[in-house]
Amino acid sequence: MSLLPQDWYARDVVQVARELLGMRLRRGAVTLRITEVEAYLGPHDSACHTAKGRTTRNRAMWGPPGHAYVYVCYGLHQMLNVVAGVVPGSAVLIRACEPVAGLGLVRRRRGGLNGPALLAGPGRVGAALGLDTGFCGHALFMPGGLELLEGRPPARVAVGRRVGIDNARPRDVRARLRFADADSAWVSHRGKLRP
DNA sequence: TCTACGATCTTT
DNA sequence: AAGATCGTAGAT
Repeated sequence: MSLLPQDWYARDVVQVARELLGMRLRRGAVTLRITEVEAYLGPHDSACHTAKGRTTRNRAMWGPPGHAYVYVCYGLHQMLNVVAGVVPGSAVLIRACEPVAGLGLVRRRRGGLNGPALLAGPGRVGAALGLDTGFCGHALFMPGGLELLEGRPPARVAVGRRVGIDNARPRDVRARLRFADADSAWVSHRGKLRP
């Protein structure tokens, strides 16, 4: 119910990133509310995977908006991005969520842990949803599989630099392109965020 | 083939 | 502060 339509994603990627806060991700019994995101602006953004051109890995990122881009980081973490924006090759990284439904299954996937350690951090989001690169190119606006649904936006949004991109150009490192629900505990690196 | 590295997480 | 852990990408 209340799937976001594909054209919702085909707007300024920073705007889409901010509005993804509060929206819901559902796969099977697990539903999560998005609490933290980062915008990646496309080929001109040196922190963005498409800055180095087209590769087999980033193929989905060049495709139409509203699809998932999933890649493996450090050999083990499945990172979920939402392809979005008007510039080809831009996307939004989902960095953290809070649980809405299926918390028991998420805890089982994560070895019985509890609290923000379950869902604060992009690798943890991928693990909670049981994602892998097979979801690359998956349509998030269609029923079935992984779905992106409407939700309640946060009352206050905190802003900061993107995490883990220190080898990008200084101006891209400094850009304030990380957004989070300022009132949620389910957020990574909270200390580096400002209202 | 071979090598180096990575939008991270866990443990020390 | 450092180790885990392996798919990708670029070089050969």
